[in-house]
Amino acid sequence: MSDPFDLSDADEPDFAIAPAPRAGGIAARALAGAAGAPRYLEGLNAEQREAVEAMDGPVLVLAGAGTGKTRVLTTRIAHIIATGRARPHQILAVTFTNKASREMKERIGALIGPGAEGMPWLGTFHSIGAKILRRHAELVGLQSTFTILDTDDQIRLLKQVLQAEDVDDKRWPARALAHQIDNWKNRGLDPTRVPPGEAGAFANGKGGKLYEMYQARLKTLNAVDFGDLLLESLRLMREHPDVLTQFQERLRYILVDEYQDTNTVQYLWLRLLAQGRRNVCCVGDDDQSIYGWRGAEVDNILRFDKDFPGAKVIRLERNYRSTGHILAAAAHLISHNGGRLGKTLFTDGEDGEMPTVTGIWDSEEEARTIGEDIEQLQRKGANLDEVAILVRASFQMREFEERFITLGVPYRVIGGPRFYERAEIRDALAYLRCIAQPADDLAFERIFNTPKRGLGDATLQCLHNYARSARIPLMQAARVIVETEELKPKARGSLRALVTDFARWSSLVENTRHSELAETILEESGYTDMWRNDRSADAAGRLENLKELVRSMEEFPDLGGFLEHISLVMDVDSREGGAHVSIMTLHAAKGLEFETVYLPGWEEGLFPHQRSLDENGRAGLEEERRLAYVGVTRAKRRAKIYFATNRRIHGMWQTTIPSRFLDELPADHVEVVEAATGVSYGGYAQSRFANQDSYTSTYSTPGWQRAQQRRSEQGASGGWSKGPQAAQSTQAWSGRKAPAVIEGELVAKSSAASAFEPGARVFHIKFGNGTVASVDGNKLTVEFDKAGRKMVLDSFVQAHGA
DNA sequence: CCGCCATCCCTTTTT
DNA sequence: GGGATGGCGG
Repeated sequence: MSDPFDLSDADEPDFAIAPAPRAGGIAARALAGAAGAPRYLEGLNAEQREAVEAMDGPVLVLAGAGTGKTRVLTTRIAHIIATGRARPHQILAVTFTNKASREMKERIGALIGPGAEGMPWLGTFHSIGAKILRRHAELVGLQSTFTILDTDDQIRLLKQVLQAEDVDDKRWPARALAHQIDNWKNRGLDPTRVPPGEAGAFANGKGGKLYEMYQARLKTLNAVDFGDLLLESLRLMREHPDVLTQFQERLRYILVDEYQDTNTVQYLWLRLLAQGRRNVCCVGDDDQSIYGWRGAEVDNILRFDKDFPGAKVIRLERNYRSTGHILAAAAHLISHNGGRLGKTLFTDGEDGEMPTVTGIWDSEEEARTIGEDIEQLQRKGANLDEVAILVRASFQMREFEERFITLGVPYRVIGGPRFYERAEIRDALAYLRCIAQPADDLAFERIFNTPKRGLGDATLQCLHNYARSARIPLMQAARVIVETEELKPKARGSLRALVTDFARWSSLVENTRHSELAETILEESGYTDMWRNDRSADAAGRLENLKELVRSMEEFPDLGGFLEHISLVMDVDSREGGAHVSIMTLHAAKGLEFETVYLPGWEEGLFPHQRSLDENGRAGLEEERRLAYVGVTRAKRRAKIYFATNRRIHGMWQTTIPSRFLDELPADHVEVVEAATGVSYGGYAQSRFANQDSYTSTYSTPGWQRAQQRRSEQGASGGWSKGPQAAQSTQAWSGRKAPAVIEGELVAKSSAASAFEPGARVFHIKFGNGTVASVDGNKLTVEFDKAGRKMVLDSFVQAHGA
């Protein structure tokens, strides 16, 4: 593990790698292949090999799903090292996630031996940004011990800023400002560069000022947020050409994973570094760009050869993951997107099973059907680790979890709450932060009355006032104030105790192992006792987590290294405990693969998600389609798609229509399956794909609306949608905004009171007959004869006998 | 200072 | 429907 506080000059050779020059172990071993071709090149196909061996100048590798992207990246690094073009510490390799960089590190290790340990510049954008920043912190007004704030701290800080500016944080929530600032940072805009129009958009023209104040506060706290790791390191390199040159010279080769996901700062940052030697190799797939909503610019990859003239573009299209039918289905689906760089995956493998599409009655039946299907796989001896359910939105997960619990199918939800986001972990870390970085007011505030020590708002206010006027951190202010008459005796006493505790703990730093110190602090502060005395059910688990935290500290050389790891790298990847079905979002599934993939919820409004369409129109639709593509291409052997006719959304049952993406699948590579569980409801199976070829991919601007309309026209003549009751998903999902689409015609939705009155007899497609109990606008509470009391939208019931 | 109730929102999410 | 949050009352 590299030490973030190691500020030694990196020009010194860093040698985890064997001291014997490269002629030694690595190169010799690597070059030991038969005909002089290094062994690590064996087994690469022609394109992969070209991508590995194209050494000089910019290279763009367009690597489709499952075409060996990581292999190319890692082999390329091995090749650079083996041919002596650069040493491990002269290669910059950036990824987006820790998982990706860990995997890359491991695989390089497997290729070239332990030399990969000596790759200090392999990591996420953020961790490398942090590293650059720590080395030259003073040039941007920080100390090298700066704290990295997470989203939570960021929001608390923004709340203070909003308060200071007297902004109504009801009307202008801190969260929204945090988003806005992130958005600016993603686009490489520091406060001076924000376009005036945008700066004025928040809080009646205060947006820009608030941003500026926030940045100033960060500096006094000696802290940065995630966005700053890139934006500030970019500024650093821009404003200090000597530093930039140093990095450009040192980092001889640059490799970038998932280039389609880079946002503007990342792009600018890379371009700056790459301008030196222009030995930059970006790997990505425009068809898998699914992070537009958090600032990723597909344009970066589409524009690569303009940014780097003379770039070599290599396409990897041979897929090693999926069977023929799956690839054909995915390819046809994605072909409906415009503006692609264009790749068509192929395989020499077998056609395999066709992906299936199954329509079922509602989301409960969806969970039941999939659950049974999995049990059947299990009986046939399938490995549950090779089974995944990929959903569009996390609320879909619950139904599966519940089902799996009753069935006793072991499952794991990927992307749940993280270890370090738990309150007890954050509290413990706050104590440590107070020691490591005395200017960290946010940490101080967090623990100042945790556990309860009778210090309230009044005391904090007083501390703040003093700290602000004296321009000192809260901790220091506290030290001064306890010597005065400012506070009531009781508060003064508690605060004094806290201050002296901290003084004692700080004096221990030098001579105590940091894990031991942490234990002492948690004990002596009363923090662990607080949980011991807690009667609630999860208290024991929290104590367990604290122990785990202390244990994990032992892996780090010092407190600083540990805190860096926690804020940038730490995730809980508990793989133990036998085989599990994975449940995760489509986003989380990128980069993974499974034998069998279940894709539930392919309905208009959910997938493609209405909000995506509303907010980003055609671009939004295309990103959704890429998400569908990512989903299908996760499957090695079996892809099973489902759509439900009814789904509960915000607690109310809504009728939905099948996703347009279903119509975009190729009829001769997809099998339509009738749901096992009875309920016959219409002839979609026979008329399916009837309109397959009537699809034209030319949407005019409010594209999705037109498409929506066309869909309903299609519906009338077959296609996926069925009876007239099926058409209201647009309304269901977008709430008030969009007009309701009723089979073939647009009907203005009246927000006026419902036509129904209490006591009226009504019929609902899912619940049957019932009596209206009460009316609230267009929401009805109905006492159904069979199904009991439910809340439904009035447009989903018919007057009885009508 | 704590705990209860009204209110609001509800896609995706890494670092 | 449900969870998070914030205000208010004890």
